[in-house]
Amino acid sequence: MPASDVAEQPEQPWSRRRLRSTNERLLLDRLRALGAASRAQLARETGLSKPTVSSALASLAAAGLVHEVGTQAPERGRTAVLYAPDPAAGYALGVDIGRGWLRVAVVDLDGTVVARADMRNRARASAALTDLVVSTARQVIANSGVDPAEVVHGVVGTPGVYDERQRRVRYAMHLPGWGRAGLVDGIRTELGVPLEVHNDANLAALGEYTYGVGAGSRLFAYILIGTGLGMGVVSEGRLFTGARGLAGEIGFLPWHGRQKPERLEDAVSGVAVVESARRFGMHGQLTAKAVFDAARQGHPGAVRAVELEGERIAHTVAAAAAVLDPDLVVLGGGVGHSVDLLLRPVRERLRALTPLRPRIAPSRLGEDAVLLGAVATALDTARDLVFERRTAGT
Amino acid sequence: MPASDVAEQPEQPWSRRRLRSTNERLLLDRLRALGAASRAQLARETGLSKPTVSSALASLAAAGLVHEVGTQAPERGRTAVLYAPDPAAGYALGVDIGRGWLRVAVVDLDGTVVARADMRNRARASAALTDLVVSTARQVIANSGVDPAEVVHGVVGTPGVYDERQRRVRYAMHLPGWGRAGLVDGIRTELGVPLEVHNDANLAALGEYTYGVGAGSRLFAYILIGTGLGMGVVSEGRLFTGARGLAGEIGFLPWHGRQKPERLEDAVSGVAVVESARRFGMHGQLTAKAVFDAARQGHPGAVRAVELEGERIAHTVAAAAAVLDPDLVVLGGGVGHSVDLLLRPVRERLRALTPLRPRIAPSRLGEDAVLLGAVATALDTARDLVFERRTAGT
DNA sequence: CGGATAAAGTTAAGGAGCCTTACTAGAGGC
DNA sequence: GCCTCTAGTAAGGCTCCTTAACTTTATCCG
Repeated sequence: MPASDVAEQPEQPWSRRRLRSTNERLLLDRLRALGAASRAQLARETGLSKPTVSSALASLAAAGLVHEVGTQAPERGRTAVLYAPDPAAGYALGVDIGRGWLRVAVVDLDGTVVARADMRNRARASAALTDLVVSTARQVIANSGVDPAEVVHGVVGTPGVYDERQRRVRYAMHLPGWGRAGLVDGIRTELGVPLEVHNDANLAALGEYTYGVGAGSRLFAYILIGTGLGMGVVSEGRLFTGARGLAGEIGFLPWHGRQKPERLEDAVSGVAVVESARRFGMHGQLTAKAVFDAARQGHPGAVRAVELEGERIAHTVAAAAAVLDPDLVVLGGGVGHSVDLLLRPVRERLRALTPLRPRIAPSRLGEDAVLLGAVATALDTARDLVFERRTAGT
Repeated sequence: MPASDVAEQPEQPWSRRRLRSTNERLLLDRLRALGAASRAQLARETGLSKPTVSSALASLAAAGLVHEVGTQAPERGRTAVLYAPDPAAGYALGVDIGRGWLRVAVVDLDGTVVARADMRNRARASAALTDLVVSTARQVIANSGVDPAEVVHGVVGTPGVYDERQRRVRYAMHLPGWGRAGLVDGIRTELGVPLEVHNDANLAALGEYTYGVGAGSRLFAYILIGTGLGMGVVSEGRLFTGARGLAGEIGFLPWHGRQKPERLEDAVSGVAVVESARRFGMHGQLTAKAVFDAARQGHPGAVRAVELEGERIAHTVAAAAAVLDPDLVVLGGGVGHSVDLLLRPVRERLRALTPLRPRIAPSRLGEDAVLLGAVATALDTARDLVFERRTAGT
């Protein structure tokens, strides 16, 4: 649910101005994909003529979006002048508001992190949380040395779903006070940066798709298992959000517990691991991590608890597989650290449950998935914005 | 899985020729949406100038894609000449291969059915089935009075999934012999019409989206319950197929039956209704329809069987809702006739299962959903093809 | 070392397609 | 009959792309 929705206008007339703009965009995208290229090379790759490439590139350079970055001698012939996108033409902000940690990063248009901070989130009220977010973000921007006005877009990841009309985050059970209306608007005005808010699992999926193990997947599901249970789906490179942004809320999948129907979230999340470990005879102050560690040592109760967790995850994967047909399912979140233990039971159980067995892999980005997803999303919009203002600015 | 995949080339240079083509396309699409319009009106709506509209429309008319259809006098001022797309510029073929029925229709570019046939499918072998399809399709084309060469595209709906590489339909358990390789190729060459093959539930979803109750939905799921169990998903107007075309194969959803884990398909489809009716005390030669009829008469065993079926459908809907977040779920297929009985138990059960409760509605198209979906899909491609060959033809 | 070759990039000419402006055509109101 | 208003056409100009020829600069090779 983007807070600043870019209205899609699918049917616009193609006047000459639009044509030029489209070709400049084509060249810029190509340059980003290649890193750096000469004008002759761009002409070959895009199918545009050499004069057109020269002139379009000149106007991109005048707008500050590209610049010369050196030369390259071909096998023989005149040395080529290489052009590359200017990473400093704009910056993007990524924020991950998690239950335990707040993470903020500023990236340039190349996607390179120029500043970052990870803070413990001890806020127990909405005011404290927004203050923490605003001050941390300001700090990070200051540390980056970037003019705040050059931070053209930001994306915030959080549990729950941002409701555009009510201007508040819904279903964010694990963040006290975070459901109040107007909080995001407050942060936005305090920072002076356009902000979107997205679900954390969705962003983690995008992060893992862009920078991690999901690259190139046609349909990719990221299952986030931690304090809660969520799933993000990336279809053909784009986030799949459903009708109201609630797609992937697999915590609500039907699940028949021991006594009564309950929510799958309560059966799969970290607490459930601890609970079943207790049931299998473990004692003391337990955390999910402790149970997994004990299982690694061979503690029989812990091993059984992990086994059970694996079966339940398999159930989750099977449901997602039957509905979505992903070619890759990535397990991340708190259990991400323990995927080595879970992979075998998950796969075994899956074999019994369904003939649809997508590839299953552990997260590569771990704790950074949400932040990197936020950054990737913000970057996308930031690139658009910087390109759009190109004409206005000159 | 389209058999003739239109390769997407997202990054093409926008030369002037492409620009003209895009504007002609824009005008044609607008005309289809409006039905008929004058050049001045088109200029106002598209933002193109009047001379441009005149010239583009003239070249569309020369290609036979549009023609004058009359005049309309405005409040005051000169009478306007109205243009409209020529429906006879091409035709599309839709085929629904079902277990009990084979349905074939030919439509013009307006989407009007110009000929149709519904035949009992008694084929028990692949040769008989392909023969039936080919002869029926030929017959329908002949009846339509259309030159077979003008049937530019066709879409076939069938249970299962067409595997492009193996050139055969997979997972089509209920059609004997239909899984053999090369059958579709045979039909294609016999008919001389380019054919795509799609899953029947997917097409039914598209049909219901295009002509039925799903119109305008952002994310729409069609659940087909009959001999088998399937689901089609339409997201933002486009079919959601998953990585390998298996999205919506909810027959494979995990389900814990009375003794052992089984496939949800066996618990929800028509046979399951009969089976539970038997368990609740009904006797004799039963069909799903008979059970529903008995329930309408108040037969207690039948009522309980229907109740149970409703609960299982609710389970299915809940799973789809948690993963996809649809704003509308349509129930169709064999049980479509009996949705009146099922809607209440489904909704009640759903309330207990999950807070995500999409709107649930019965199919409006009934038995025609698959055929109309095939027709709609074929029409889409046919319009593209006719537009593309516009230049080549002249 | 000088010419052949090859690639990068520029210049010049030409053309396609759109827009603006100015016009004609036709229909009603006063 | 004249004014006004809308539909549509004609002419000219502008933008931007392409082709083709040319310049520049590098390597290769005798």
